[in-house]
Amino acid sequence: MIDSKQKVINSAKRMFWHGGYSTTSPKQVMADSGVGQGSYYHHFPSKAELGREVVEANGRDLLASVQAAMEGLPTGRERLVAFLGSANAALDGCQIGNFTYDAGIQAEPELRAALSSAFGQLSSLLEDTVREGQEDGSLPAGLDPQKTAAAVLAVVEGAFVTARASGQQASADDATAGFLALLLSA
Amino acid sequence: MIDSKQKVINSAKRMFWHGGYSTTSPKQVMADSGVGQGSYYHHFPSKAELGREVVEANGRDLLASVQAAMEGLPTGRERLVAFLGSANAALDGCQIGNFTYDAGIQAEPELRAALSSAFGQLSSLLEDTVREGQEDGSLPAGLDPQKTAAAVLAVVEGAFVTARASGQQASADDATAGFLALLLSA
DNA sequence: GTCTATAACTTGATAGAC
DNA sequence: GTCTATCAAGTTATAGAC
Repeated sequence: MIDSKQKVINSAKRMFWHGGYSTTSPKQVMADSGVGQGSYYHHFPSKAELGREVVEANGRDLLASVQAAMEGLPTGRERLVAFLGSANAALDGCQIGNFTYDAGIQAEPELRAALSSAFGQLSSLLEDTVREGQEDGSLPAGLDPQKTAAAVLAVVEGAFVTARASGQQASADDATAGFLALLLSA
Repeated sequence: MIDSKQKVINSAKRMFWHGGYSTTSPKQVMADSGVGQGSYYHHFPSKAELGREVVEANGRDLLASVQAAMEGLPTGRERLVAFLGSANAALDGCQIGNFTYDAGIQAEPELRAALSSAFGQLSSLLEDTVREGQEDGSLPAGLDPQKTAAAVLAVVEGAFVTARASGQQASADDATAGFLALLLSA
């Protein structure tokens, strides 16, 4: 039996991801999770506390799934290509990128910090991967690792944005394919 | 004397941009614009109607400022580089990209359509610009115009996202610089 | 830890007079 | 076109019993 606190977090992770933090109410989370009001407020006296746990958990989940997608691939370049595949279900939105335009997240310093931390970890992983690619000879030595990693992350985040704007997954696929062509020709 | 309707739209354009559509109330728009409640509801019986006008207006504004930034530049490549500079004040968020993760926008078909249209026009402009660059010899003929344009748009939208996530304009600058290095070496 | 009741406030409007 | 009054529903909790 999963405890109530975890039930709430599990529901909120999904609901804040797809419905937004500000636009999803505690009541909706209670209904989805099947947890009663008394129980909910016992574990999460404020919405921001639940928000923080969700941002952190979604950040961990995303980092783990990126690492899993990269796992076993022999070159840095192949691992970057695998990361570019992260926008393959872009209409759902990015698990953490979706929070960047949420006024309720930006208004709370603790939530901003959790979001910043999640992006920082992803950036570090990508920068390391670029360096590894340069060491194993799969990526040009002339690239600036930090800037190249930032571009890779941005194109994926932007792919989510354009796909949601157009309602077309193909927008995301075009973006990552266009970027990949430039990266591989570099 | 500007009329009330225009005052409301002017306020809402700024407020929905920086504060989000769902998270900005009609009452806040009235207060900012100095327009009274009766007057407000006379012009905008529903919030979605105001939202649609704002998404359309912000889309037009953005397209116009991109065209202005490109104006007079002799090659397609230079015009693309100018577009990459669009994320030079990324902490404010993208004037239209900010709507893509707003649940209230996504819930209304008319607002989704307006958003999609704005992105479509920007995409077309960029795709034309890539083709022009190929014709004037400033961009490699081997690039797929549609995919390359999609990548350019995505990296800029993603630059806004990562800058807002980290709270650092430098995140956006790194992303566009990293992309530019790949584009120019292609 | 969980329940039900309640509360103070905000949201997105509507009603009817001027 | 603009004003003030009002409203039903929803939001984010708090209170006190079990």
